This record gives sequence, structure tokens and C-alpha cells, in this order.
Amino acid sequence: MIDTRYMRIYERLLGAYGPRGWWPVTPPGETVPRYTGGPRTPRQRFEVAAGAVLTQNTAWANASRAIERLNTLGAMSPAAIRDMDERALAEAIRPAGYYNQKAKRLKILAAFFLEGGKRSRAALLALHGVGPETADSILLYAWNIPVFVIDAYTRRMFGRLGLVPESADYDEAQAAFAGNLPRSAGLYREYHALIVEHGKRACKKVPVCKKCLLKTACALYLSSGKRTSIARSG
DNA sequence: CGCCAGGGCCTCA
DNA sequence: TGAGGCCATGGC
Repeated sequence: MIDTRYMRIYERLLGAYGPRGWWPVTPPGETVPRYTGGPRTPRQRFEVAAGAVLTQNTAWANASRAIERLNTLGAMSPAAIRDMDERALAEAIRPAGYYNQKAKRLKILAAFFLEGGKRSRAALLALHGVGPETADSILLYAWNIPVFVIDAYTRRMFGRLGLVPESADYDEAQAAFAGNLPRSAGLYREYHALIVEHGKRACKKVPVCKKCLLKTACALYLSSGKRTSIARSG
């Protein structure tokens, strides 16, 4: 049986925060990624994929700076990244952190795009440096293929809500969403973006329950004595 | 200052 | 298969 809480939570988040316009991409002729509702051109689709690697365990603001620097260098394309010296590439993306690792991963990603790799999860996962979340981000936000992206925000929030066990692995968490939502890329895109928004505003590492519009349905809040803020270890 | 941020790989049980 | 170490910058 479908658990309608998944869709109701989505409606609540959408009503409160509005559409997020994620994933940001750089409009033609510009250099800074903006929230324009996702990629439209092949170049923008690659930018989303590159951004998915650049934002691994990294604040988006830092990943965005790296993207901006690649744009300014005229290097945000598979061919340009293939042709760039790896050390120069690493230097260009320095603000994103882990720049040596990420330079290698961008090279691999560029090669994959250049050879016209199959648009499948398995093909992406075969790339060194592309794990489940990065693969699903590319599938959903670059290619509009309906897979639900599970990230740290999603795990934290739905773990606290009591909907997805903390012990669930990636595929189990993803199955919970797939089984309780209509299969729609548009819905998945917006939902994931809203989860991130809620994770930044209220469901932080240390939760700020007084700011949470979902607290009356939250297992953590209800089990906490309904304190307005919950200490992590207290 | 220390902590955190939209992971993934490697190693070692 | 899962826990721990590693990679690194920038904001707060």
C-alpha cells in the first residue's frame, strides 16, 4: 500500500518554499550558474554532470565557483576538459576542494560524454568517481530520467521523520520513494530540491525544530518531548 | 578557532 | 558489507 505521507510532505514543502528551480546552469553567453529550472542545451547537460562531481561532499557555493572559473576559461565542455592539462584543470576547479581527485573524475566524465556513453545508471556507475548519488543526479537533472536522488539531506530528514530507517542503504532508501510516489521526473526533481532546502533551513545536522513545518508529523520531534530545539548529544 | 558542506574510493576486518 | 581514513576549499 502506498504511504501517502511522501506526497503530502512534498505538497507541504512546495507550498512553503515554492519551486526551487534546481539544478542551476549557466545561460548562453554568461559565466555564472543560475536557478533557471535545469539544463536545456547539450552544453548545459554536461555542466550539470560536471557540477554533480564538483559538489561531491562540497557546499554548492564552492562548486559553483569552480564552474564559473571553467566557464571563464571556455573550458566547460567535454572536449575542452579532455584537452586541458590535468594540473591546469585541477587549479581551475580549486575552489571546489578535492581538486586533484575531481580533475581526474572530470576527465573521465568528459571522455564518457565524448564517446556517447549510454544514458544508463550502470554506465555511469562504471565510471571511477561516480557513485550512486552522482549517477542519479546526472540521470535526473541532466537527462530528466525519473530516478529519485538520495543524499545526506534526504537520509537525515526522512530518518528523523521515521519514514526511512537510518540503517537503510542507498537502494533501500531510493525504493521507499519509488514505491510511494508517482513515477515522474518533474516531481522527483522538485522534491529532491525541496528536501535540500528544508535541510538547510530547519532539518540541519543539529535540527531547528521550531522552524520546521513538518514537526507535527516528525518522529524525532514527537519523541523528543517536543522541545523547540534538540541537542545532538544532550 | 572547529565544524560543516547536496560523496566516493580504498583498505581491512 | 561496513567501518574508518582519505581527499581540501571556503563560510560561519
